[in-house]
Amino acid sequence: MELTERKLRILQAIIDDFVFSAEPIGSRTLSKKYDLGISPATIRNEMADLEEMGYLTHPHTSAGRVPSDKAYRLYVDSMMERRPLGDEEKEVIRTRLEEDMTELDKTIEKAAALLSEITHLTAFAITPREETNKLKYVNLLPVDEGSIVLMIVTESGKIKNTVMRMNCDYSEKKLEILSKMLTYNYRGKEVSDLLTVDIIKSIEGNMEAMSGMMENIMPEFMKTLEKMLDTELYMEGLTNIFNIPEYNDLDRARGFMGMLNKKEQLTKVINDRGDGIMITIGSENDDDEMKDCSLITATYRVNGKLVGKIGVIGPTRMEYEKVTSLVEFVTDNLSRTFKLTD
Amino acid sequence: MELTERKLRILQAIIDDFVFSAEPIGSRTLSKKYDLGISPATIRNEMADLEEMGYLTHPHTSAGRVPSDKAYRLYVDSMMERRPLGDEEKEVIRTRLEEDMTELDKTIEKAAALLSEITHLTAFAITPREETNKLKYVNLLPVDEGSIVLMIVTESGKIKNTVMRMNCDYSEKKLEILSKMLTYNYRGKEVSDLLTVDIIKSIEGNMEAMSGMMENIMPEFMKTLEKMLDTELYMEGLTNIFNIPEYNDLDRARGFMGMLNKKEQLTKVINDRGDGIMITIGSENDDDEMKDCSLITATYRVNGKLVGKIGVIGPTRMEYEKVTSLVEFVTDNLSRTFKLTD
DNA sequence: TGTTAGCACTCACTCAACTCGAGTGCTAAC
DNA sequence: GTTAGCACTCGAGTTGAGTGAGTGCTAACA
Repeated sequence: MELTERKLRILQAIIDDFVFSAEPIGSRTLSKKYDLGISPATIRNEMADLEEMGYLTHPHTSAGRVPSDKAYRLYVDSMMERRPLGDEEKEVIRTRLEEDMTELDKTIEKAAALLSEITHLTAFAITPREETNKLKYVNLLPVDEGSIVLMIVTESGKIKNTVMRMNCDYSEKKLEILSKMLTYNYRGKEVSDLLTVDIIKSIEGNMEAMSGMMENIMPEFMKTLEKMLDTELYMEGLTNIFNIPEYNDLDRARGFMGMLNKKEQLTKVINDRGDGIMITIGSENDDDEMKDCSLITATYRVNGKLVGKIGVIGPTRMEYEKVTSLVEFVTDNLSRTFKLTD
Repeated sequence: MELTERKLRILQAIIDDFVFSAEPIGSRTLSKKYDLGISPATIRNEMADLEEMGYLTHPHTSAGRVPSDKAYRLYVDSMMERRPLGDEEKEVIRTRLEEDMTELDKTIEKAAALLSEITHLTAFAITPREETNKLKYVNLLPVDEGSIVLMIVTESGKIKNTVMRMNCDYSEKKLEILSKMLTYNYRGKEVSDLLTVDIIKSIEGNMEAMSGMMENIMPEFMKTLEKMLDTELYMEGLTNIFNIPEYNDLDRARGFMGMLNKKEQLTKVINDRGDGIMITIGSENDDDEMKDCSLITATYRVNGKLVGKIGVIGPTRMEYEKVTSLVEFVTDNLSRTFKLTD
């Protein structure tokens, strides 16, 4: 059977209506509400065809029709047009994002908050894993008798630090020398490379005098390097689901929350997604718990290379057009912002 | 009317039962389940008295009785005994808390997670506001042309930093000198004091040569000092409420989540509470949205002086005895942990 | 005088029967 | 090919009887 122009018009009307109302819609109501120029009976015939083709389903015999995941996929792929956002909306987003951009993480968190606020869905963002970040400084500072601060700074300006205990002798001067030596040795090396090198060996030669301290410091140094690669998952608007009819059922709400609470798992799912705007609809998701959700993600860039993800999760019944445009706009803005500042 | 020994026994039985089952209990069931040695009729009379005295309420005429907030208050104040935790439970808590205590914040977050896990309620923790923290280092490091890192370290080893843009001339050497000067000037001063001083004035005299840079740096310096006083609110086990019969109603669940989502407000409520173990029951809470919750908080110490809060929030029907002992034990452990390491 | 048995009464809950209405599919006429 | 008509379906909402766990009151008992 072929998807005629008329079938498409009907399908579009059903999707529009369902996205708005969350209620199955019947032929009569459809013909009254939308100016399709054909009678309910004809619509019924077409609906039956569309159902046969897999674009519609039926919760039960005497209920109206509901678009299937396949229908949404068709809609997303070939029916919707990426309408640009309104100027006002754009302006709001731009100003909100640029309010205070000193901290990368905070800006990303804010972007997620913004997404959830505008879409009334749940939004998330993952900070980039800065694999190719190059080390710039290693700094050791005494705090009190018994503990010192170890700090690592990368070329991109990211900083990680730990307070660590020292059970050997040290002085501010010694620590300063050691800092300089470590910095001299590792500056310009990529963090992820450093993690694979037998670092103690590689350095032992030129600093035998310090080797007692080194043994103390190196484990923490490695740990801190690892932290450098940590990503952060921000999640905003979790409680929005209470306002979505799909989750008016406690069990489903619980399920949704439960899924989003498994942070590691979720991070993996999101990170495994392709670059650019990615839309997965309901059953297209690998994860069983997401089979009735849709996920829209996009990739933002920092300095044109490091990548993080940001996106939105909600019921399959979602304003794909609006949400997609929005996610895209926010991502572009983020990428632009991070190009200028870092 | 007087609270006789028998009335107390009956009240205790009602509380025990209700805490366990969340269902109102009637005289007959009570006499069958608990060995009180009196008939349902007598219990009924006593219940009527207890209700008159305000310790019990009635959801409707033909339902059983339910303890009132006043009853819980009585129970907490004079009926419950602080039973120490089991050795095994203690052991679990100790090991879990001591697993990795390099970072104060992480340990505190873990403590909250532990509380929520054991109580099956929602737990939270606030990191201490380190008012009297004394500044130890100011450090300025160049990152690339156009931006530098500003870092402040306190005596307690806490570190805050920002990447900032510099639109004036600078070199690594100059920054090093400036760092040393700032450190020399402010070392040992309390962070909160520094925030009130007109810092630019106070320093201008001795570093006129650097004044161009200073103007650039000072606003960020102040901002970073302020960040030093930020506290963090951790919240764990939010989804536990789905398993509590009291919140089997979507509206109430939404209300609960909504309340806990207002982080600033919640932080204030918690911080305003007294020191030591504090229990507020239902209507005793000032906040309207908490009128049907109970809150148990305790204060932990870092180095014996800085204070943070940790606690649990749940329905008024709560195992006060168990939860209180637990919160107390966890707090004591935290305080002990932080005394040794920092 | 405190305790208990008995009894009438209350009221949320459950469940089946019923109605209502928005929907369908099919058929026959246009 | 389109439409009107009609019988049919089925979930949602309503009603009403029955059930049972509860109450308060009264009168008898130890």
